[in-house]
Order: sequence, then C-alpha cells, then structure tokens
Amino acid sequence: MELRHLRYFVAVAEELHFSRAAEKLHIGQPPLSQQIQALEQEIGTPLFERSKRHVALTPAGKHFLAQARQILANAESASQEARRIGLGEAGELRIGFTSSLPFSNLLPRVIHAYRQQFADVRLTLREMFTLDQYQALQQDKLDVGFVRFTGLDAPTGISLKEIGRDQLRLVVHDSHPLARQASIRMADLQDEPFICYPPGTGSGLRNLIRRLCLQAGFEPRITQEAREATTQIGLVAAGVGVSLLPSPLSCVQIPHVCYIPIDNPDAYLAMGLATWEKSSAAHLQHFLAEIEAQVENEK
Amino acid sequence: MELRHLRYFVAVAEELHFSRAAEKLHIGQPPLSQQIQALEQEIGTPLFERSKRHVALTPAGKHFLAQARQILANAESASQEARRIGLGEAGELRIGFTSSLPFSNLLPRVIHAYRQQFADVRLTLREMFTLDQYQALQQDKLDVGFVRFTGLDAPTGISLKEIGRDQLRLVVHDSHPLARQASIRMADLQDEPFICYPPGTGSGLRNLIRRLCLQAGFEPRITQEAREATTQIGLVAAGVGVSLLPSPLSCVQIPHVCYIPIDNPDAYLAMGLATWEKSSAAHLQHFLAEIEAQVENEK
DNA sequence: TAAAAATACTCCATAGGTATTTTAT
DNA sequence: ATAAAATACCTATGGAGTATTTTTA
Repeated sequence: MELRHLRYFVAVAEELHFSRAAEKLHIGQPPLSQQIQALEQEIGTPLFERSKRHVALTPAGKHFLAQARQILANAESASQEARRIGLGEAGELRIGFTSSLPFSNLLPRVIHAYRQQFADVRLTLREMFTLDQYQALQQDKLDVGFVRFTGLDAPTGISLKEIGRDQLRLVVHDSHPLARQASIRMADLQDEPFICYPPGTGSGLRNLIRRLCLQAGFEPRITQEAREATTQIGLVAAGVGVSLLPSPLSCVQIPHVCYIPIDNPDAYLAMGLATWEKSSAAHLQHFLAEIEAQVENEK
Repeated sequence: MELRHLRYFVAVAEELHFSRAAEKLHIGQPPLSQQIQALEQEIGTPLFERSKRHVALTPAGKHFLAQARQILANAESASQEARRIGLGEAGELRIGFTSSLPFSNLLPRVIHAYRQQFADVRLTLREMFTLDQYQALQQDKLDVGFVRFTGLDAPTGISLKEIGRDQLRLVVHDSHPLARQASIRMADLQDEPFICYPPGTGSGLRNLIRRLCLQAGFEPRITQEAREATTQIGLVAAGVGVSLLPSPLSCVQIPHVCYIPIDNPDAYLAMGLATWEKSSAAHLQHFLAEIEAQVENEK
C-alpha cells in the first residue's frame, strides 16, 4: 500500500464516479480502476460496490475513507512540521543556565527578542550546574548552555564562548570591619572563614577563589559549603563567614549583607555560552545570533 | 511522498546506517540513499546529518520519525480494520425494532447468539415505528429492521420477510362482561369503544382491525389513539375502552387488564424482517443467518 | 442504446540494481 | 587503508496511456 492508493481511493470515494475522479487526479480512468482494485486486493475486501451505473462505498470502505483522510492529513502535516523545524521556525530549544544567570539581564532580553521572531519554537529552560550542562549537551539533552567558567577549562566536543565577565564581590555581614571599606584587596581576607561552592560543580569559582588567595599569599579557610548562591548569602547574613560571588548577585538585598568590590582585575568569573560543536540546528543558530546581537547591544 | 519513503526513512533512522538499513529492506544501498534524498528534497529540509562515518537524525528528522511511525501504524491498522469489517468481524450493525418486539424472545436470543460469534461488531438498537424503519433503511441509516406488517405492503427497494405471526388478543378491563369468556369473536366487539394506534405508523394494525371489523359487519368506533402499546394497555386499565394487540404483549400484566384470544385465524399481525435489497454487507448476512437459525429453532 | 467500469495491450517513468567514486577516519 | 555514503549509469517493474469490451439501466 502506498499513499497514492489512499489519494486515489479518497478521490473516488468523494466523486463516487471513477471517470470524474480520474479527471480530478489527472490520470486516465483505467489506471485508476486498476489501482483501486490493487488496493482492494491488498486489503482483502471490496471498498466500493460497483453496479455500472452506481458506485457506492461498502461499510469497510466507509471506515477506510475516514482513516485514509486522516493518514493523508497526517502525512501532509508531518512534512510541513519537519520543514518548519528544519528552518528553525518550530520545534524545541532546550536552554540551560546557572543559578546566577537570571540576575543578569542578558537571558531575559535574549529570550524576549527570540520569541518575538520565532513564536512557534518552544523554549525549555533548566537551571543546571555548569558541569551538568556540559554533560547534557554531550547527550543531546540540551541545545545551549549559559555557563560559568574561569577561562581554563574546555571540555571535548563542546564549544565555549565567553559572552561577558562579572567581577567578584565580597559578601560580608555589615557589622564586619571590611563592610565599611569602598573596596578590598584579597590580602584583607587572610583570616576570614569562607563560605564557598562545594568542589565539582564546574563553575570553577571555588578554584578561582583559591588561586586568588594563593596569589595574595594565603590558603583560604573554607568553613562552610553551599550549592546555591542565595544560600551562601543567607549564611553571610547569619554571620557564618564571608563569600565571594559574581557582582550581579548583589541585587539580592538581604538585611545586614553588604557587597564590596574587589580591587583585583583578575577577580572575575566569565559567563560562557556552551554548545555541542556538531549541532547546526537552525533554531539554535537563530538563538545564537540573537545572543550575539544582544551582547553587542549591551556594550 | 509515498509510504515507501516513510518505511525507508524509519529503517535508516532505526539503524542509523544506510547499508544495514538497505539490507533490512532487501534493496541496495544506492537506491535507499536516493529515496531518502528525494524525501528530504520534497520535505525541504535534511532529516539526517551525514558525516561519512556517522549518520544522525536532525531535530526535524527526530520529529518526523515519530510522525512517520504513527502514519505507518495507522495505515496498517486502517487496512486491518477495513478487512475485518469486510469479513463482518467488526464494524457496526444498526438494528431497528418495533416497540412490541422486545416482548417476544426472538430478538434477545438472536442478539445473544450473534454476539457470541462476532464480539467486535457493535450493535446499535433503536426502537422505531415500522414506517420510520423503512425510511431509515432507504437512507442507509439502518441495516436491519424488525417490523410489523399485515402482509399487504411492500415498499420499493426493501426486501421484507415474514419471520413469525402473533395472534391478536382483546385487551379488556376485567370488569367487562367479555373478560369472562375464554375467547371472543370479532362480532362481539360491535359496540365497544376502540383504543388504537394513530394512522400512518406503518404497522398496519389499525388497518387490520378495521378490515376484521368490516368482515364481521361493522365499522369500529375508535375513540382513543395512542402511539405506544403499553399506553394503550394503561388506557384499558383506566376503563377508556378495549384494544387489540399482538399476543406477546400479554406479558404486560397490569391490574384489572385481561387478554382474551380472538376466535379468528386471520386476526394476526406478522413480524417481518426488513432489509435494504442492495445491501450485501457481511455482518448483516451473518446476522440474518443467525435469525434464520433462531426462527428455525423456535418452531 | 448509452454511459461507465473493466479488460487488454503498450509504453515509459522511475524504483532498484551494478559499478565506481568520494570522503572521512 | 578502509568503511560507508554518494554518484553514474543501466535495467526492468509497474503505473499510466490507448483501444476495446462488457455491463446494466
């Protein structure tokens, strides 16, 4: 059975007249008769009741007509849909982002602009750690990832592009002596108890902090770990210690918490865009182009 | 686009390997490549990402795969279903019957026996007047009709077969003098007020009663009409008059209502089976055969 | 008798086969 | 160097065309 048989069958069922149906199909009447006969033979039952002067659908034919129409419509729409996905006008775009990203205004702006242009692409947003995003990209479970990185790492198969830098700020309780300074140096933190991300989440902030401390001549004393930046800020408010976080998080205003700039040009965390190198999906390209435009815009 | 393209596409998508897929399809690799290319061209977007050593689905291909599988499954099941309907093993059988029929045990037995054999044929039962059944048969809204008729009528295009006769009984209030007799003659009813079906429902019972009365030498005095036999019986119970109804209705036992046999071999109403002459649907033939068997059985 | 579907046959378009080339690993 | 897809070209099946017959209203 081929779709041709269904097209021919529907035409005859609609006209209830082989010659007229053949005309509508731009073929001759004999081949049409043959194709319908072949279809009936394959199915194993007559679909039409022919009495020379009248063509009528059998009960089987009546049922088959509804199905045939459905199948033809499905085939048409499947083709259309695939085409639109191919053009990047439809489908699904899976976006990962680290927890600190929503505090910058880049992502909301990109998403807004992209949705204006491609309303039929469903956006699936998932907050994930950087390393989890890399893994998801490799397993084709993610299309783009907004990640944090220190500029050192480059996982195989993943293309990484810096799209911005956020200076680190000291997060400190307002009763702390350092809270009164306009800016601090790393060396000022020598005796402070640090609150930090646990190792292995991929953002590299923990490593960066250690590097900066070592540069300043001391090993940081990490007394507390927390996987969420907001949790760390809460711990600072509770007087547990100090933290170093990207500047966009300073918009999280909690009583007794201060954000103090660091007087060190290397004390930044890069915002990166991660994609699976081999992916050339159109919707992804459109999205990347939109990010490009917005990053440009931001400068 | 033809189903062949979908079959080939699904095979390649499952194997992710043109040569292996071709083998599974029992064709060569070059024609398979060609057919997939033709499909991609028609749809207007690549469905596979070929990099010589690796074949992978594009996002469009991934979506199209789900659709293609669905379409192929639908085509298969549509064919199967049609075949089963053609064989009379599935589908719908629309049965009409007059209100007095359920009181005979023919219909329940036929339906029970038929359902044993053809569990997948949905039975749609509709209580209808005889004339409405004829009309429904002509409009292909009914497959069989159990009708009442006097043996005189034969509507065009409808084939009618007598499958039984029910003697009429006088339905009378138990306080009436006739209620004490074992049987009555038509002449006994000369002065009685009749309760009868309104004209034009096609059962012919009204005409039959009039004919029997005229044979007995008087014109019946119809003082009340009711479209339902049970309503007529209720009216008899209320003392409104007498009625003549087929004997199976005597199982409707209402206080103060008696059913008295008529002493006249012509006082019967035939039970008929009506079908649309041109219909040769298999499920209908099976059903008719079952009726035949049960009617035979009953004798 | 006429209208319409079925048959008989012929032809060619195209699905599929064979041989070879290209390309990426 | 090799495996696998693409390309080139050829073959032949079967879909479609033409002519004719059959059927029934």
